[in-house]
Amino acid sequence: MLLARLAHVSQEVAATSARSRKIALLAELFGDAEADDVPIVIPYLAGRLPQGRLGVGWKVLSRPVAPAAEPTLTVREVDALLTDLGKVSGPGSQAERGRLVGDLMGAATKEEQRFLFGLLTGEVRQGALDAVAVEGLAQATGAPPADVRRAVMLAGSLQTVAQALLTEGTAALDRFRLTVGRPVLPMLAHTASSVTEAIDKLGACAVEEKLDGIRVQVHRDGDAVRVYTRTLDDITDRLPEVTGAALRLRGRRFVLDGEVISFGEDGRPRSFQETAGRVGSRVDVHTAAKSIPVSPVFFDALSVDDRDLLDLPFSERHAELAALVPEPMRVRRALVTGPEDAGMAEAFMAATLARGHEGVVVKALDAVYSAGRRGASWLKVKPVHTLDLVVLAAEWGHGRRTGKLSNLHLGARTADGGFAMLGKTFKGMTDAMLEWQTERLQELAVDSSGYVVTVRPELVVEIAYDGLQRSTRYPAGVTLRFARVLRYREDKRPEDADTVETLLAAHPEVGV
DNA sequence: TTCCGACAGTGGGGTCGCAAT
DNA sequence: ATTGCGACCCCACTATCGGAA
Repeated sequence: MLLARLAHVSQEVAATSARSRKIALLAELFGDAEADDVPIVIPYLAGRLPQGRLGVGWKVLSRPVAPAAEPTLTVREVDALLTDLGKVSGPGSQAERGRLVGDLMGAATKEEQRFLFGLLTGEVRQGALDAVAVEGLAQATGAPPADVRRAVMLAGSLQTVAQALLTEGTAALDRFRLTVGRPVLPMLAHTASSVTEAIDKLGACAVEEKLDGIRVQVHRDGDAVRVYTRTLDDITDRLPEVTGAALRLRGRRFVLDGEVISFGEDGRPRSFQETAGRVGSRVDVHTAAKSIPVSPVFFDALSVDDRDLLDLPFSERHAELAALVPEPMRVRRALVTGPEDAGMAEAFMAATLARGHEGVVVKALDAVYSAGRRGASWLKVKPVHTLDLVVLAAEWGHGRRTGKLSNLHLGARTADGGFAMLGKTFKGMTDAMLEWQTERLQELAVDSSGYVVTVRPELVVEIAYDGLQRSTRYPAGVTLRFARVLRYREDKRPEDADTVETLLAAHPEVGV
């Protein structure tokens, strides 16, 4: 298949807003793919590279290359070239990769170049990624969409399922079962604003500690243990403590879901930055493990002794977990039967926060494990802080925000009467707010020559955030975690905004 | 007819590791 | 040694489509 065909369909998919039409377009293309094209075409149209990331980013791809007049590239040629590209390493590799990318872009038409750019930067913005590709695949093969979706979640990969379906037909779906050693996409949670609200929605539920670490799925098959992240990357080699802990459990075959986190000598959890840094260390794992040891803490069991537990209610899965994993290696929890327990549950959350944890996750006891989905039966609750900050500048948006000032630079007052930037945010704005702030900020602009529009520091905005973290980038030495806009405060003047001093005082835990 | 679940899009900060300077 | 860049951890929120109620 020609890359041009694929690039054109991607363009068409992007141009329509109707999901049903996107699905039909993808289905038609999948149906036309030859057997050898399938493992390439499917991931490409779901916006992903079979090779994973290639060490080629926006910088390299932005170098202009004259496009070819006629389309000649086939998807298989492109795939082969990208495979070679991924193998280039060592000194001079950056230049070599740049050269290969240049060759590829030079052989591509303008439309193909656009598509390749999106693919290689991981920003195929066509309004159709995994979920829509799954529906398209189902339509192309006549398989029930729910069955295809489930197979993809259990295989952890759309491409594997697509290959089997398109070459062997619907019967191949039965092969995709939960298997020890093959990771499945983890279940995710929605947000609720309070524990009471979450309980009202879920009824009988468990309120569990939410630890601020790295999500892990631990597979043990006899003496072999593998540890996977939320995106199914294998990080076994970086976490010898987790392997050791899994081997000390009594069961010999299981799949567990949990969090890896580092506790300090005082027993309190270390900051996310410290845990993530440790888990990210690959070079000298044993030295890293000495200074920042991590512990696995589990909250769910997906498989025990080859029994697939995914479709059991959470209460039964947890009973299996409790039989296998001793209490100190499980998250703390409180059981709730109904709204009458709200007070107790709120107290549990308060105690969890007092122990230094992030918040809680409220889970319906009757819910199955919805692999790969953000099910409504898990609700996370975290405390939210707010500040009044001053807009120092704004950046022009991309995509559907093109032509709108989007990303705000946020400042707090300093002792000398100026402002210290604490970070940026683009979250929480409605289209109407984007419209309004684009107008208003341009009135306040003092420099609008680049992509950052600097403004007079006069506009006050109320910001929600999850906490403070250390920063080497910003002048106060701290930045806001997950900052988002709540509303503009035109009733406030910049001198009413919060100060760096009060912010630091409110977060003694960061120690700045 | 209205409501709501699922998805995609729009980017945020930090850390690590590698290559280039 | 330092800097730049890419990969991958953590993530919130809004708009939209289309099926459920």
